[in-house]
Amino acid sequence: MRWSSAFIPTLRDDPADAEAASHKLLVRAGFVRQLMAGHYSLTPLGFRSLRKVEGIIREEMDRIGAQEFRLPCMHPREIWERSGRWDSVGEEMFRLKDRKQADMVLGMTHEEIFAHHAAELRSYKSLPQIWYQFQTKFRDEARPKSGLLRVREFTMKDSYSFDLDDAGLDASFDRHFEAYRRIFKRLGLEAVAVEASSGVMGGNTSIEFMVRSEAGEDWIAHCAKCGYAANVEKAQSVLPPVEDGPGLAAPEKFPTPGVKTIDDLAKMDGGAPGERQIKTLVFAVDDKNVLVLLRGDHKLAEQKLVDQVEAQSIRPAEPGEIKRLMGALPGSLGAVGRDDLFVIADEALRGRRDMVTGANEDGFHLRGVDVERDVPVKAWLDLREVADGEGCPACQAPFSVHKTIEIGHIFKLGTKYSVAMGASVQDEKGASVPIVMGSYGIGLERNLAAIVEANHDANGICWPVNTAPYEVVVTVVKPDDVECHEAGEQLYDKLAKAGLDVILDDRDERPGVKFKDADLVGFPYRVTIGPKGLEKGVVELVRRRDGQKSEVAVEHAAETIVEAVLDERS
RNA sequence: CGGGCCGUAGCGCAGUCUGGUAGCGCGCUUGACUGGGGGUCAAGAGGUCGCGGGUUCAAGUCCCGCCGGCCCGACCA
Repeated sequence: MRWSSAFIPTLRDDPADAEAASHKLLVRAGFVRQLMAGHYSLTPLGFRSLRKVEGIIREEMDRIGAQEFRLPCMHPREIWERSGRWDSVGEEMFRLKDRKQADMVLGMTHEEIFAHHAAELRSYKSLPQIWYQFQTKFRDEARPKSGLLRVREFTMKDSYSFDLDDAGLDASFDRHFEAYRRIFKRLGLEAVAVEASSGVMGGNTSIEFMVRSEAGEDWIAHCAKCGYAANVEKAQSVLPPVEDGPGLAAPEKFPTPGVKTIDDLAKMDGGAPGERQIKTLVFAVDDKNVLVLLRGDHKLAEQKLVDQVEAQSIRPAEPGEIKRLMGALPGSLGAVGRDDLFVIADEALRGRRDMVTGANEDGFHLRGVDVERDVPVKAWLDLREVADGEGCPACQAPFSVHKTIEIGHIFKLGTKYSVAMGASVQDEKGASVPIVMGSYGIGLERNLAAIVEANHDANGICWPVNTAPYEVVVTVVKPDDVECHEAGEQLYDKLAKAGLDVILDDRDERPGVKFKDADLVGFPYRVTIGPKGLEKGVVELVRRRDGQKSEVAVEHAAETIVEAVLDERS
């Protein structure tokens, strides 16, 4: 490709409505354009990179014996009714009617459709099967955001495994796990696998693959030393023990005028630091009031409460309710002596003495509280949200808590969809058994954005060779100089013939413009051909990711570059 | 769905409070000079001021309604 005839709409400024680095850069470097919120067009550059991502995924799926399909993205209502998801999914599914007023949906995933086709499997002898496709998915997200990271229309590689029994599913699941590891490695993403909740997919086990990014939306705790990783909704940690003094014979009330927060009380004369306070939260659990106690400096992981308390609904109580129930407003709440209420306490409070908590009278607190003696705790639970730097529960080393992007998710589904769609086979004894399924997804555009999040600097994108739209740009500094022009053309031909993806920057632009554009778009290698170098018989080779420069003799340039690129392909 | 911000040339923005000829930078076109990190000079092209209605002699600006986009939160297979 010659840049002079390519459509590469680079922009000098960041788009005003972009926040995430990948969003700004993919727009600025001319890879994507927005059509409406949550819907993006890929330009030729963007599509080239996406196809490379797709190619890597396809190779790895084929490697585990998966077979590629292509299914419709528009489905009849009936098939979604059979699985129960016509009703259970709700507003996230796009629905429409055809001219006969028949209900249809735009597929957000394809369990139903693949299971429908799997109904043609008849014998255990044809199992296992792994089927997959690349297909557009539609999800009516409440809030599309961050460019390609959260959209309403995107390409997904979704695969489905079909096995005779749970042991077979485990094997198919493990093969996917390994395939995903290889895929993310080849994409240049440092993926961390964490156990996740399965949400509306159903099934029991699911693992999310997460990659660290400031633009992410999910928080995970990750131990670099031993590899422990967990969503903060589940993560645990070890804390240094706190030494308590003997305390008082009984709690003692003292005035705390104006104290509304843990922090206020910590700063007050005669107050107490956060780790010596008891934080008291009031929740309405199925319209019964429950007190939730944590150490003052700890944060509640609300999902942990939801997971451990059996209830239809859980919500924080309103200030009015709290005042009526407790006699005080948040800031002066406490559980001492409240035998009338269901009190849940976090494990970190167990055995603590000489604590400070609210007196249920605005402007007063109690000191000398012994949790086990004075507080009627009905249940001890792990409710604390872990924080950065706390001890890994597996190896005690400090772990980090950071934001991540979910780049892949694998599920053990069981027989929910096969039963609904009538997908069963006869086993060795001739008995009909439902096929055991798994489902496995990777969002391609999100992965593309994740690669940019992980590979950029102040000047632009730094594509790894595997996913770069072109692996090399040949920058001709002075295209109307005959010698430069010819040297450029010749090198370009040689590189193309050697099978590299190469673009020739033959535009009549100033060198600075070309260098800036090359950096912005992020080609892994740039070869600069100019009169200065040619005088000495050399061209300059620059590696984008670290700026490493070298001069190469013109006659050896092609082989040097080919070697460098092939070396980095994987 | 709740809260906030925004919509003016391809991109980034000023002008709106206080109504009176629609502007700036970049980009684009033509020419000249220039030529190794977004160059200089000159001449140009480019606008239903998001849409609809209203007030007014006059609306980008004031009023009403709608549409669209971004951010925070809720939600998220």
